[in-house]
Amino acid sequence: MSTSKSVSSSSEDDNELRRGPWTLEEDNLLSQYISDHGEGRWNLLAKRSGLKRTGKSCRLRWLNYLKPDVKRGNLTPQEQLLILELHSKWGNRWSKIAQHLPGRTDNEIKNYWRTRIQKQARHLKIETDSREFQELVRRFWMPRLLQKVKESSCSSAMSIQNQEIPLVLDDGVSQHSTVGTIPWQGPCVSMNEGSPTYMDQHEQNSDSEHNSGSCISFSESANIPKVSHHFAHTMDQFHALSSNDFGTYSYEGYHVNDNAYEIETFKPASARVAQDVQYPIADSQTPPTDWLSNDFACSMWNIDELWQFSKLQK
DNA sequence: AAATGACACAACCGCCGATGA
DNA sequence: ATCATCGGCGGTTGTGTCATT
Repeated sequence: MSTSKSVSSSSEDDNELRRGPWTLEEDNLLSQYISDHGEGRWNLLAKRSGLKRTGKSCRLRWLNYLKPDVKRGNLTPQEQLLILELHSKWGNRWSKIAQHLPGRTDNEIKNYWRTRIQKQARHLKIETDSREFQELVRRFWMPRLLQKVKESSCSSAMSIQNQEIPLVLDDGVSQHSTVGTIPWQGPCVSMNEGSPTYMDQHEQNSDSEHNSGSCISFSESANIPKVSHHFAHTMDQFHALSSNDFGTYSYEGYHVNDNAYEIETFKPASARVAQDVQYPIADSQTPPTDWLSNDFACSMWNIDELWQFSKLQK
């Protein structure tokens, strides 16, 4: 990005297109033009608005930043969960995934995936499209996000743990899960902005045709989460993990700031938990005993824990 | 306090499909 | 049928910020 040149305001550059970061004046100009003339016809907009930008650049700036319904700030656990779930289903179809996260742009989701998720894969030296990684996401990350969801739910409402909720599997089979309330909506969680996206009937049909993986969607009539078998299994597994019968899980803080919903470093409270939930750690590969009590240094996952797991998957 | 590195994110690039002349 | 233009998408890069040494 040749910003030094692009930001030049010398007269000889007046006819050149600007590049690089947008200024407040440019933002105002673009916003004003769109409020007067509407979106679209970006090249025409670029010419008539007085902006020395390409139509593409104007479009991108508007859609990713200036548009009023663009949501700023950290992704909520619900949104992260949805991204993981939808990415496992659609891959790098960022715009399609973004359609299911109101206010989030494809660019933002793409950045999230690359900076947060691919980073973990790199540390583990596995590919994000590999089966091992899918398993890691399913068995480690998603349950933890569910825990975060539950925590945020329970902090905003009185404890409603272990409430039985109806689920509809994606093949139409009903099932009850006691994973605790999944606060996709309702008074438990203020999810006006992070609410799940309802799929229209056509899309649900389309999904069912192509969906070999999993999906979280919602029955419009009953407001019941519709999940895949594997996602239901994840939640059941999570319930097993969090059940008092097996002890509790503690979370060692990983705080960026109050609004950050980073996945916290995860630590089972007792070794028995790990056995009971059948963590895939064979005797010969049992990690050091302090793996349960260590202050894990990694940010999102306990890399050692995941590394063990990924080795077993290979 | 300065240098360095890592990180997050905004912005750009190239490609492709749709559309209209 | 062909070509030009446009919009959209996914991949990549540049830059500012923050943390660490």
